[in-house]
Amino acid sequence: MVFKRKLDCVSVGFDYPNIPKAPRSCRRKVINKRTDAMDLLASLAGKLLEECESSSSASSNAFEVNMNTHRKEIKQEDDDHDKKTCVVNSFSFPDDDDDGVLERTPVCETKNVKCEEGVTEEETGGGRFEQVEATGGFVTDTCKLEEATVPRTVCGDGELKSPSCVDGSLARRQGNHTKLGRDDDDDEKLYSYHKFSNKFKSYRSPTIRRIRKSISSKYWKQMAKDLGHYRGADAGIKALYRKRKSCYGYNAAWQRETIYKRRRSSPERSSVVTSDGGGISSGSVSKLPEKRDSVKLSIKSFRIPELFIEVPETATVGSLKRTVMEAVSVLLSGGIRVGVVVHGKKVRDDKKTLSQTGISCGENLTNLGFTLEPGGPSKVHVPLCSQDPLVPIDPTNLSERSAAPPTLDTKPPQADDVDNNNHLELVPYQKEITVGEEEPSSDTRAIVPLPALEVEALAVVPLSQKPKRTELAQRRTRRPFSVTEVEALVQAVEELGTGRWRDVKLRAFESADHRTYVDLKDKWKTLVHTASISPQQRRGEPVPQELLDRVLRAYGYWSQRQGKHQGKGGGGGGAHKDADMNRGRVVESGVSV
DNA sequence: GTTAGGG
DNA sequence: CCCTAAC
Repeated sequence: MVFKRKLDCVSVGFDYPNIPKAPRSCRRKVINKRTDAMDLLASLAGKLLEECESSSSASSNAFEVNMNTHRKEIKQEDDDHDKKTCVVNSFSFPDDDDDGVLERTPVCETKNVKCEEGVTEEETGGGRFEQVEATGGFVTDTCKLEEATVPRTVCGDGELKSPSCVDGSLARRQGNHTKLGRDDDDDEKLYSYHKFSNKFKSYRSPTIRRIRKSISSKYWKQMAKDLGHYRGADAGIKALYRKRKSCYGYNAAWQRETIYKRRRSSPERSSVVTSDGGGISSGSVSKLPEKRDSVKLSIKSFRIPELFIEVPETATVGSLKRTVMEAVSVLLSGGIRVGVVVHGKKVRDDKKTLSQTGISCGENLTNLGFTLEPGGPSKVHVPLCSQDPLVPIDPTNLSERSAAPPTLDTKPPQADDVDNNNHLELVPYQKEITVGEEEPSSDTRAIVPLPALEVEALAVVPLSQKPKRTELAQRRTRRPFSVTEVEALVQAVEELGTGRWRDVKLRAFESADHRTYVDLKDKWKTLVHTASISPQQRRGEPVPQELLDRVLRAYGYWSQRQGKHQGKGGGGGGAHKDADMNRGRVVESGVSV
């Protein structure tokens, strides 16, 4: 009886009592925290999926890129033709803004100070996937630093914190495409960097923004907290994604479609592979001319550590993507940490200065890398943030809806990662993530030294026995009711009432097998709502007012009847007594239309 | 399996 | 449209 009040203001020609719907309205509203967390993960997955699909629409999706371009970042088990087991050694967050729908960022190639003004990311392709850094086989998941494609935020050096950069303003970046490096005016320069440890001032850097867009803001907050640098929420992002519920929601689907269409219309789409540009040695990290011994870096993109994917060969590409997305989301959900790699070696001592470590303005920063690693302090904050529904408290439950939680691959790092079959058996499913347990989360330790154990990154094992969420439970495609259908529905409800949806279905939608009686009930619900709001607030294909009037009339009529008889359908043929719907309709229609 | 309602 | 409690 949601509309009762509203309907009071509408003359429907009938008096109807207020009939409280007792039992079912008393349902408890328990907020299932776990569900919330799942939703957020799903949201993340949905967003990431978007990006993934965007890339794929550019004819070279992330997978292909990784598969073909990089040193077997995805290896597949040859013998088993039933399943393809892939190892995703790394997975880059595409650096170019990929989601044109949300944000149209002009692509700026700072590498050559070439800024393609007005060129959208669609035209230049989405993700950029740089080559994997050969770091002696020790760190396989190195996050490459590259010349800044996205030099958005300057950290560390106050001098470069020009507002136009820090605030990430799109307009400003367009107008001043050399951005941060403006004062240096040298194409080989690297303009900025951001890193997680920078107190999240880089919250506003598009790179971060993109990630944040991928992650529900609440979750992001949590992750930021985990990293010890959370400093308040970004209400805007929050508002944006608060409602994103399911990665398979039709809204998401719609967006993906939109993106796809837009991309298809792009006249030319160059490959997203930019592995050459980043060259292994040519400087994934560059530096600006020294300014007071400061070091300026740009992290082009972060790689997600190795993931294990296993899907049936019969699975669709879409489901494969979703699986990857889920794996990624699960990975992120566990918290991540940043590692620093210099010359292929992890720097574990956080207290060392950069210059002591070899990260100095005089050094070639090509040898500097970052890693994203699993097992952030998530375990630590569980007791602290037990109120937060977003914390995946029990990884086991996580797997119900998503992929398995990150687990550690205890296999020692090998330079030869082609031989990956070992991995297949090697990934123990660990219920608990033990890494980081003894690493207390503290604000001063965003970058924590990693135990040797986790150097080889993690493996995620999507539970192949539970693909239901991805493959089977696809949401039905939305099929808006036509006016004709509405007409038929209204007609049927007028005759049968609002409590006999099965009969309505049988009578008016017998052959329309895509319309279930639940659909009809739902449609009626929305019709009543539509009829009770102002025409300006209505959306979709407009329903003739005449029909809406009939809706209200029938609604009022049947509400009244239900009230009188305290039960639906009471007294056969009751519909045609003193308050005959059809008679009433005829009379009213003459008046109202 | 249906119905009713919240999401 | 989905999900699910309550018939």
